[in-house]
Amino acid sequence: MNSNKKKRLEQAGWVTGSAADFLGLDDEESRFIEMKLALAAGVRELRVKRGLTQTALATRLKSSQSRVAKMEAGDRSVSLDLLVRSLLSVGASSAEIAKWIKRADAARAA
Amino acid sequence: MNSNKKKRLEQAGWVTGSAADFLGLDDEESRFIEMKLALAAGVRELRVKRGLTQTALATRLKSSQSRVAKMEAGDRSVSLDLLVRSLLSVGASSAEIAKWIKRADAARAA
DNA sequence: GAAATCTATGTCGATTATGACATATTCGGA
DNA sequence: TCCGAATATGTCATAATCGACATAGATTTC
Repeated sequence: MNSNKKKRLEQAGWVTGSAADFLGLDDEESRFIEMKLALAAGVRELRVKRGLTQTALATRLKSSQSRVAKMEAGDRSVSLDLLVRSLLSVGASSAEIAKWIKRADAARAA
Repeated sequence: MNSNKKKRLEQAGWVTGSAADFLGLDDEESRFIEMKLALAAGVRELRVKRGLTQTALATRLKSSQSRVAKMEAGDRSVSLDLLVRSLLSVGASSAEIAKWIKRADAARAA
């Protein structure tokens, strides 16, 4: 396939590469999940470090203890939004959040 | 207020500090929003760099052009989840995502 | 080892984000 | 300027996530 055609197809939204590109979708999904798990671990780590219970954090977030528990457990039903809000709520800096995100890749390499 | 009582109240979820602590919620919200805007800018930057149209990216995401447009416009209705999935989809590394998140703080400082 | 506190898990109605679609607007090349 | 492609904006039904609640299990404290 020539480069122009490839580019045109890609602009139309088609994946034109190898099987690895198809698997790429799964790979992206897996990276996304690892990222969420890393942030979930971060929430627990910082919450405990701050001496807060799940209930206390939940109140700060105007959420509930069960949601915090699910969050820390990496439950599928928990959004990235809530994870990041939680990290900000327990005092994480952007740099710390960034660090956990990078850590997600390390987990994948293992 | 003595330290023990303060700690007990905090574990129950009460904010015991100054007005700044109350404002802290707004501050966290503002940091969160800045973060989303920074990632939105990242999506556009990488998408254009890859020579993809909004429609092409939408197809990769199994989403729609209008949602990509809203995403890049920083629309309130767009989740962090979709932003991050988009960044992964246009080939952003975790390190790059982390960089944009840190950049959000710089925007706030300005 | 009982009581009290904390955490995990399941469920549910309400809320919010979603893709899809229609359509308006902007932009770039002939 | 005109035309087609790209992008922006509004709406909607559906799907995903939400807080709340009940309750089980784990952990700590006395």
